[in-house]
Amino acid sequence: MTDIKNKLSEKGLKITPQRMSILEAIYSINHPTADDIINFIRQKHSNIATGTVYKVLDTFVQKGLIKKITTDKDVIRYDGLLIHHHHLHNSDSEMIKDYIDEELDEILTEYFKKKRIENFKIEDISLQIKGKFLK
Amino acid sequence: MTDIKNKLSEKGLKITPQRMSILEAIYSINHPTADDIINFIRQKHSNIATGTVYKVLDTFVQKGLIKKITTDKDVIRYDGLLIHHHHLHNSDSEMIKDYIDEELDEILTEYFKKKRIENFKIEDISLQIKGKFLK
DNA sequence: TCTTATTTGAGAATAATTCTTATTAGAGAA
DNA sequence: TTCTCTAATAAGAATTATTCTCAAATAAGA
Repeated sequence: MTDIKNKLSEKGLKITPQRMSILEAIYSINHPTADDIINFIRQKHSNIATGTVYKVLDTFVQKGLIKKITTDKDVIRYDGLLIHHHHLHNSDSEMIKDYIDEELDEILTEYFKKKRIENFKIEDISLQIKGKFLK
Repeated sequence: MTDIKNKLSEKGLKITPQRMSILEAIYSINHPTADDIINFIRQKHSNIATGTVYKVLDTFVQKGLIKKITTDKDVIRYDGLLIHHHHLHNSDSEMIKDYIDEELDEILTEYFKKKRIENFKIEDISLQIKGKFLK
């Protein structure tokens, strides 16, 4: 809780109950959509206006507190994991999992240090790895 | 033109004026949205119903004639380039460019041949390379 | 506590996409 | 070529996701 407050104030954002619930929801749900977040909050306690959720999410993205993820299957999802990572996309469901692989990041960095893309300055590389989860 | 007809019949799709215009539009416009396609077609000659465009695009994706691309900035775009490739996303505009790099694909394939991701069977890897186009 | 700029709520507005149903038109069969 | 049947399209209503507007509420520093 204090942790969440800290994250907000670190970014110079006013601490409000709405912002706290939204950030809490993002940390509790795996790659939620805006709608997932709204439901999560309404289930627990308070009501919240949809407009507020979208607005707050935008603010968070702007401030770098969270990231947007897009998939082939529409709807924007949000991700609170801040360290550099990639995503595993299930090819036949909406499921997404984070994939952290520093060795791979290293290889990519090396590769693009040697091989430049002409007229393009790379800022960030993220992999969408499509496949199937086995159980 | 015959080329377009061939692509359709190869996939077992009936040849209709609407399907031909839509496929032509995809080949003519760089990563168009559904709306781009509608405007392109309406500018030239015929009218077309929006529902038809969405339906035909779905069919094409299903048959593997085109692919969907998603970006942080909403709206689904379509891509008629069929060989394996990645995308360069301009970090401050909607611009997307295809990026073909077989050497890179090779490296990734090798890497994931050695290092398996547990409980996951990879089907396809695509990179979203975010950055800035220099001129 | 007071003040002020920011944030939020409520719901209307917009945009993108999907759905429904009647009509039309490919494409193979005759 | 003409016929037949199934698949495709048009038109616009419906749905869904997201944004906008503006008045009211509230966080946070003075």
